[in-house]
Amino acid sequence: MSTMKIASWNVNSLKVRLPHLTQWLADAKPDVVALQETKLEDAKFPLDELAAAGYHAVYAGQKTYNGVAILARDLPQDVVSEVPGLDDPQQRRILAATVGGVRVVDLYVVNGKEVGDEKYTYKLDWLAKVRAFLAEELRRHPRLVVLGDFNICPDDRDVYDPVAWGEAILCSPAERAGLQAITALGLHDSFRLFEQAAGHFSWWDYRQAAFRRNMGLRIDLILISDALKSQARAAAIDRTPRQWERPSDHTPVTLELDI
DNA sequence: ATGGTGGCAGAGCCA
Repeated sequence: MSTMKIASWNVNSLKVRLPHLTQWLADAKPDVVALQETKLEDAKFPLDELAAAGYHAVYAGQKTYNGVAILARDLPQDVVSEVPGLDDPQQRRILAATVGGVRVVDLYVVNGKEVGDEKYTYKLDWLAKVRAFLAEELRRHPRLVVLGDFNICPDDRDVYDPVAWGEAILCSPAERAGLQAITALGLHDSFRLFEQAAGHFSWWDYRQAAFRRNMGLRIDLILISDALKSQARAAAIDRTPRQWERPSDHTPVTLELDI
């Protein structure tokens, strides 16, 4: 038996964060990494640097905004970045691939700006359409991992000050219902299989020294299907890269699976 | 209620 270490990281510009990424790959040695907010056109993807680090890569990027990628020791197969019904090719937010017998779906969920904004309505609609896509992925690939920047706090334990935050964006009941409709397909928040306490976050605002004060949110998730649940061995949030100079506002989250 | 910080791109948008 061997272990597959799977990670998700919103890097907030792969161009700027490439040194952090390669350092973290060398330190953490993940087998699969899902990236979000690469903010790179595909022609500018740093394939050579990542190959030198020992990783294959598939990606769906665009200039300035969004962009997702999957890095893997093994060759990713059956790559999908166009989702039926999600007719918005301008926003590169989804990438699916099969790695080592596990189906991996990388999501960069719409932020939504604020409750009631047209971007918020778009977010809820996007979540419903992604749910339909995931239902089909799960039917075809029972060994499924859905991970990424969900831009939703699953519950109040995932918010540094749930009273102050209230039902604002990332915590509104409709967003949480959208996430629950996805997990109700038979997907489990792997972090909560191992840790029940509040105060474990994956994102901290750049402003107001939020990281130093641990004023964060847990919005980066690794969901696993029923078929993989018994193989989960550990889940963690690696705060180390958030402490480096000129960091992403997100830090990597990880899951170890017995394979 | 606003603005604070960062990335991209070169002013304002997005987060």
